[in-house]
Amino acid sequence: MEVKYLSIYNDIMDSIENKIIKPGEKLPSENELMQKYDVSRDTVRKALDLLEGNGYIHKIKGKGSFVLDIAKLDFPITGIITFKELSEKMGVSSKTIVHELDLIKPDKFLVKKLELSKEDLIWRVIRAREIDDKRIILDKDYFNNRYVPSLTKKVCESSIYEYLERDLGLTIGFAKKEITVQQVSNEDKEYLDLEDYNMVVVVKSYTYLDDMSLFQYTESRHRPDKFRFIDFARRK
Amino acid sequence: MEVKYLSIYNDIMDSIENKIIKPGEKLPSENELMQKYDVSRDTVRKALDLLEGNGYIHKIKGKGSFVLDIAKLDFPITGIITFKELSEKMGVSSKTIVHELDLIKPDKFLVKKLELSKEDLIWRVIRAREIDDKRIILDKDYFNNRYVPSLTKKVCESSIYEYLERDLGLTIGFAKKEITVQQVSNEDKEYLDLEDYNMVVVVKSYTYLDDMSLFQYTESRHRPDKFRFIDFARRK
DNA sequence: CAGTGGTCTAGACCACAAA
DNA sequence: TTGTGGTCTAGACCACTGG
Repeated sequence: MEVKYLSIYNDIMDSIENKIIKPGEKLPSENELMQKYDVSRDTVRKALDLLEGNGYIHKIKGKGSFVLDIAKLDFPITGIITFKELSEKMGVSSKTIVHELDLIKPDKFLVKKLELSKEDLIWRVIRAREIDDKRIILDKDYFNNRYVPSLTKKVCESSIYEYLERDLGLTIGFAKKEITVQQVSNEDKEYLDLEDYNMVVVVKSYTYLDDMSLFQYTESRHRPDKFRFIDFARRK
Repeated sequence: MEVKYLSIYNDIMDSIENKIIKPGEKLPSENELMQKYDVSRDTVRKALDLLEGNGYIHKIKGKGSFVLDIAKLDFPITGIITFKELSEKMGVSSKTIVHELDLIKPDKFLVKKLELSKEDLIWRVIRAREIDDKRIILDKDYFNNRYVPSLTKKVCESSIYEYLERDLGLTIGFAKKEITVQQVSNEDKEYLDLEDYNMVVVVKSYTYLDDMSLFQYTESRHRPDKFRFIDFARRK
């Protein structure tokens, strides 16, 4: 809370999520917000720009800033969010089953994906995600050993990202994700409750640290009926 | 180019896309850019923030701004982009076949989707999109008649958005999109070259004008092997 | 230490919307 | 005409990086 515009952002975001300001209603003007928070207009505007970028409000010149109702009510893969954060947010029972956890010599495929040099080793983690007693998601994670020296079954069962950020002090910078649909593999059949589905939704992620080093490649394979992706877009 | 930070944004973006500044290289510092463009630091920063948000660069405190190579090289559905813009950008031969174009009284489903009142009529447009001689995408568009008074087959065959923005003077504000996977419908079978695929990727879009009025609902149904979605995300 | 990006301020002028 | 958000300026102090 030391950064002013972030605390203003959070304050207004809470008001919106708790329906203190309702969808369609107008926020106080930038002038009024300056007085309310006792900051300069630029600081208010930074907070409002963040809210607008994340789909909470829409600003109209000459009119004001208005609350939208199409924000974070849905399944969010937009942004970088972990399975644990997600299941907690959605409030559903969930379980993680670790099938593989080992430090391996990468094959050509991984050398290319993770831009590795010859000496690098990588952690391979294969986990099935269970929601409402159905195995719905198969996560195949690959971490560069250079940035992740050790990894335990316990960590993999809760949240790897929490471990990386809190214990290892790594800072995630950005990620590129790609969504496609593929035929099911034998691995999918073995680890997932696929019923009669013969295709899976595959989300490939390349995750970079704050210093721009690529440290993770992930393939997240979803049963198609349980996959949903929400995007909020603005016209450039 | 009347807005300074936008022209700086475009100038640097061009340098990146034309590889005048290569991936991994450092941009001039904000101080140097101030001098180069003869603007204040805040104006430089606005341009750089835009570049960062769109995945062109990454800024590191104390170090500088660095060019990424993971930007707009791929199939972009992120952002609001039309089929025409897309096929032109990808440089592939494409064709649009208009199957239906009529002004109808909405059913309950549409009344709800488009938040209509009793008197509203809507334009229904059903189009198949052909890429490399295969009918790959089925677009079902619904426009509120209040904002789109007339619509012709000719317009539907080229670009509806171009018509809306240039001829009708409408300004698109933002859109919410949802991606799911569904079983194929009879309509899909009739209008698409599905081969043996029994599922389609469905992209539902709700598009709003700049004054926040909802004017369009679209279902875009894609053959799964031809669907690809790229997302660039930053850790909040 | 000097250079970098991150935050914040106070003030200015503009374009747009509503009364 | 008044109030709104959009752009731009000039200056300040901070935290972080690297030599």
